Order: sequence, then C-alpha cells, then structure tokens
Amino acid sequence: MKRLRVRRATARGLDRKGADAESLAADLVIAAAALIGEHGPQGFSLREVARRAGVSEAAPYWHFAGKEALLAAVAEQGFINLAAAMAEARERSKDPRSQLRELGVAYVRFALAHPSHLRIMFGPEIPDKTAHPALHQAAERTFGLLLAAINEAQRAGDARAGNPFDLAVAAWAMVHGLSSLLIDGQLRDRVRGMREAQLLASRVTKLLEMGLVGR
Amino acid sequence: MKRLRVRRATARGLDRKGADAESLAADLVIAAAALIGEHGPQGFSLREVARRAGVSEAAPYWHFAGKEALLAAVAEQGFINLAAAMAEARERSKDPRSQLRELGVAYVRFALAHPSHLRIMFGPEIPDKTAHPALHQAAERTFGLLLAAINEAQRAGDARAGNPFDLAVAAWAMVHGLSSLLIDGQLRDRVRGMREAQLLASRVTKLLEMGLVGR
DNA sequence: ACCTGAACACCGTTCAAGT
DNA sequence: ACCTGAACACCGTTCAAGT
Repeated sequence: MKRLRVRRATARGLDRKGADAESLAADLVIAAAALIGEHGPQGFSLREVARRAGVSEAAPYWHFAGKEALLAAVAEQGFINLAAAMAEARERSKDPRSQLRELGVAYVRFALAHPSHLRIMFGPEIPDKTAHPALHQAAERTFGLLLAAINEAQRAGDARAGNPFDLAVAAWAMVHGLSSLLIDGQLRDRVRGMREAQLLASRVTKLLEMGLVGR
Repeated sequence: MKRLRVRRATARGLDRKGADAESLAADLVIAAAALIGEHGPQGFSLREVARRAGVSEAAPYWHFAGKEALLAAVAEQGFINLAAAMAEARERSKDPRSQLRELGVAYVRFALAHPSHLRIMFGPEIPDKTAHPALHQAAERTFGLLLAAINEAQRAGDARAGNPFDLAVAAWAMVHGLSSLLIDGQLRDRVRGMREAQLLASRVTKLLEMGLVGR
C-alpha cells in the first residue's frame, strides 16, 4: 500500500512530503492540468491522466463521474486563477478608468500564458456549466469582478451611464474575442510574439474605452 | 459499381440526379458538415462520416490526408459562407457607418445560426491554418472584407483616423468575442433566446462604434 | 485510380472482483 | 471505501489486397 503511494508521487515527477495524505482526486486534477498545458485540449485523455497519476484506468471513476467532470474541475481552477489575477491587477491602480484597463490587460495576459486552460474554461468540452455547480459559481464570480469594476467606474463618472451589464459584456467580449483570435492563431500573419500581442491589446482596448467612457 | 453509387446517395438520405458523377470527396464534406451541425465538434468522427457516405472507413484517406484535412475543408466552406453573408449585409446599406453595423450583425447572426461550424473555423481542431492553404486564403479573404469596410468608412469620415488594422481587429474581436460567449453559454443566465441575443449584440456593438467613430 | 477488409494502437466507460 | 483487471464498443490510421 505504501509502495503504491510512492509510485504515484514519483510518477508525477514530484517528491514532496505528505503525498500519502493527499487524495487521488487532487492528484488527478493536477495531472490533468499539466497534460492539457502540454498537449492542448486535443491531446488530453483520461487514461493518460490515470497513467501519470500511477493508478489504473478505472480509478478516476471513483472520484469523478467521467472525463467531463474532471475537466470541469480543471476549468474551475482556471477561473479561480483568472479571478485572482484580475483582482490583483485591479489593486495596481487607483482610479477606476485605469483599473478597467488593467483588468483587460490581465485577461489577455492570462489567456496568452494559459491558452489551453482558457479553452477548457470556455470551450465545448463542458457544454453546460450549470451541470457543474462549483465551476458555474467560479465563472460567475469572475464576471462579477468585472461588473463591480464597471459599477465603480460609473459612480466615479469614469464610465458612461447605462445598463452596467451591457458595458460589462462589451468589455468582456472585446478582451475575450481578442484573446481567442490570438490563441487560435488568427492574427499570426501580422502579430508576431507575445510582446506585439500585448501592444495590440492595449491599442484595441483603448478604442473600446473611448466608447465606454463617452468622452 | 453502379449499385455502390446508389447506396452512397441513399445513405445520405439524398435522391438527386447526377449523384453518380459526384466525387466522394464532395460527399464527405457534406456529410461531415451535417454531422458537425447535429452533434457538434465533439460528436464528430471520421468513421461515422464514412458510414454516412456509404463507404468503408478507409475510403476517406484516398481523398483527404486525415481527419484534420476533412475538417479544414468544412471550415473553408464555413468561411466562404460567412464571407457571402457579410458581403450581402454590406450591400443592404449605403453609408459606411451603418455598413459596419450590418457587418457585425451578420457575423453574430451567422455564429448563432451555425455554432458548430464556427467552432471548427476557429477552434483547436485545426491548429495551423497555413497547413491548409485554401482554408487560410478563405479566412484571409473574410477578414479582408472587414478591412475594406473600415477603409471606406475612414475615407468617408465615418471612422476615426489611425491604423485601419487596429480598428478592424477591434471590430472583429468584439463580434467574435460576443459570438463565442453566446455560443459557449456564458451569458445563458441573463440572455435567453436568439432575439434577446441579437438585441444585446446591437447594443454592445454600438458601444464600440462610439469609440471607433470618435464622435 | 479508387476502394475494401483486416489489423494496430489507442480511447471512455462499466463491472465484477479484490483489499 | 477505494482500487484493479478485464471487457465492450468505439476511434484514427495504415496497408495489403482487390477491381
């Protein structure tokens, strides 16, 4: 029994204490996230994850309903990480207008740094988030962060009046669309490299900003 | 031999004349597009496409290098259809500013009408479009339509000065992001139904328009 | 030139059986 | 409670063989 646990830990290439006390569920999520990061959403398989965790191919089914449930756990962690990055970005500036700009930059930066993760968070692998309440909640919380920033900007006169939901969707659509186009290589002909992508992001975001601010 | 052709035609549920003269390649693309439309990109398999076309599982490999090549053909057709819808939309209005608005509406409408098709056109199933020259060209041509509309709007004073590429990317990112969020169900809690989605699209697009026009 | 049949190495999922 | 081993029905791709 003890040998088995050790096999699991070394199979992941990890060597930290307390591996015995960990649940296999957490190990599987970690292995899944790593696998997605390496080979993309396409190259992901439940059997390979089990192999990396050092367990049989049937073992994951004790902890997750199936492949989609494991991916949902990975996606949930992704939203938690994105929300943390956005919260941190917001704290970097004082005035609401530049806070919004920082939020957008953080979003695109996260997308470029973790493209495969973003695909799992938004892609068709999980057709209905409401089937995974924890994931659904994490996604809602992330959007809530943006909505709060919009609200504050409106109160400070740094965003035009109007339905805050519309403004938030506009901002979200812009950064999400730009991230998707960059990740999917749609702009690869004319935008080379991460640095150029970030510059494009700030120029493009500014164009929307003018519409959102209204002056 | 003739019996075989007939079997192919009826297997697709079609009964048009001239089926004998058609190439299997075209049949496979049609069957693939239909399958994707029904079951989404996930439920697509090359074997099932072959079954629907009434041929053996190895037959497609004579016409396509593999699964990705067949998907690339489907995606190419998608870009051709999208470009046609955009060109038609543009002809509906005279002044450049409302032409841009019509382009955006057409994009979102296409996405909502053919969500699975859009995913193939942009998703990770085809990681590198340059590996499929015809697809790459069709995608470029579609973006070129948007770029031309931006250029014309700038000449008419209906769009602010500046790098037309930046303006085009902003517009593209906005409608693409909104389409993605709608398709992926990210707004399902607060936007119910196609009609409400279209209304949201026109409100949100207007917010960007103010930034693009600059007055 | 174009297609079939059989094969290989994978995959997700289930289920009896073990501890 | 938690995991294994074996099985089932799939999948993408290859390749000799047919016509």
